[in-house]
Amino acid sequence: MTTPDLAGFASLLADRTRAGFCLALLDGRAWTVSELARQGGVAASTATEHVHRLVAGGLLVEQRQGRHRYVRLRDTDTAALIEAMAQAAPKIRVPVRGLADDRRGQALAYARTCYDHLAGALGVTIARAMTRHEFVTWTDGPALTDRGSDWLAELGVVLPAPSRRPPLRGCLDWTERVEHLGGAIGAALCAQAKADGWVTPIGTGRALALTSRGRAVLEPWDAVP
Amino acid sequence: MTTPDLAGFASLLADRTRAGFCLALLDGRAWTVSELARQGGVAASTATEHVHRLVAGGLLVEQRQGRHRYVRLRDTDTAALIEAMAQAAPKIRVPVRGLADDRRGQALAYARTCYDHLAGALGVTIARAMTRHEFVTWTDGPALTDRGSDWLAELGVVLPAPSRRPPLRGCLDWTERVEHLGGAIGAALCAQAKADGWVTPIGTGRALALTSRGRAVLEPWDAVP
DNA sequence: GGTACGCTTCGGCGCCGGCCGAACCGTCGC
DNA sequence: GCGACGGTTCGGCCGGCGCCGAAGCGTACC
Repeated sequence: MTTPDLAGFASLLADRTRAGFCLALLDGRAWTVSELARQGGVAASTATEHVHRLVAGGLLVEQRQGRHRYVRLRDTDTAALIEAMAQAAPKIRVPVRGLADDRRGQALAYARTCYDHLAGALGVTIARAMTRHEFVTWTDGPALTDRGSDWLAELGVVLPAPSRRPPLRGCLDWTERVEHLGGAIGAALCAQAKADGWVTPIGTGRALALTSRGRAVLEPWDAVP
Repeated sequence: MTTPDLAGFASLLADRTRAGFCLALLDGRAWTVSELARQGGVAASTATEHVHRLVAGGLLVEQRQGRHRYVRLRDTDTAALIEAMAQAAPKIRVPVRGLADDRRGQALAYARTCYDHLAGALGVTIARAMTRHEFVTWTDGPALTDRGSDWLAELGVVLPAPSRRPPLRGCLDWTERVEHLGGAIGAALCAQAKADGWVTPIGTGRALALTSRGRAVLEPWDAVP
């Protein structure tokens, strides 16, 4: 009889350190082994072993470059699955090991990315503003209205071509506990936010700070936290 | 800093036996501890401990009835998450421990349920037939056509009232490796299949056998395997 | 009441896996 | 060539956890 190796798959994420790696990698960037080691507060040798297991398990893909080895999440489906699991998991307080600086950066950030779209306080506020202005309707999941489409165009967001990926996806935010907007359009909005300097990265994590330019763009729509 | 206890959650499913319990429970039924113990090939005491962990972790809910203790998956969201994880997990062959009878029953079954809708060979064949007859379209996910709605009514399927649950959901079958139909409508179809005697349960698992009545109903639509 | 049975608790065993430091390898820069 | 550094391999330690059987508890049935 054939059965999915659910236990083996779950084992990949059943370790505090490996889970931490995957949550960090939800920012969609490629991290080096030593960055992950520092972030997780473990020795480089330990991080190496964990990364090996995650790659072997198909959760991560690697990309070697000189003496560096970058790893990232396999694809958006993988990221979505990890997010869904993180949502399902109850929240607990964990003692912080490792870099205080990065942590402080994250804690003070106005926003963060969630794989490839905006999340955190900013992501949630934008989602709420778009709902209030009827740029998005929520019958049967989030959908962009014509007014919403115009608004995005006005902001310079390039709408994605139709693809297998759902254009707009509600994504329960595990720090804010409310929904923000993912999907292809969410990613396009985030891309524009970065490209046009509405936000700027803080540290090496997925933390972002809202810039004055971002504030100027979004404030007319009450879309700043 | 607050972080989701992803590792703790994943640990629940990171054990072969517990994962097996959850996959068995995907049939949506409530199982007793001893049924699960037999299914998983472990002692009752071991099964008790596993069930405790799964209940404490919020994956299962229990329902005591006399000297029996029934457990079932918490809700459809939980079931969907487990299914998604099972899809993501690579398939492997596992040696069979435990009851040969149940296994044989499952192996020969024409169909099985997948949480609360039809899956296996029958589920897949019905989904294909509905597609062929244009009862379902697949642009941007599965959607019921007017003709599909008429067809279901003709079969006596009571369409569900709109709810938070998506009416129709494509669900990749982990034994057949193709899609079958879940969601509220998929569940309604399955309910009618059971109520009207198209299928009959085999053993204590989620295995089903197609009845002659079921064959008579579905054959005109080429919807039998 | 007595017996059967489903379930639970407990003690003990064995193994798996996460951790580290030390040594080593390959790349980069001087 | 040589040192610095990112990454890897290896051996060893230790704790956690999954397993069992035995004993105990409560319900159901006669």
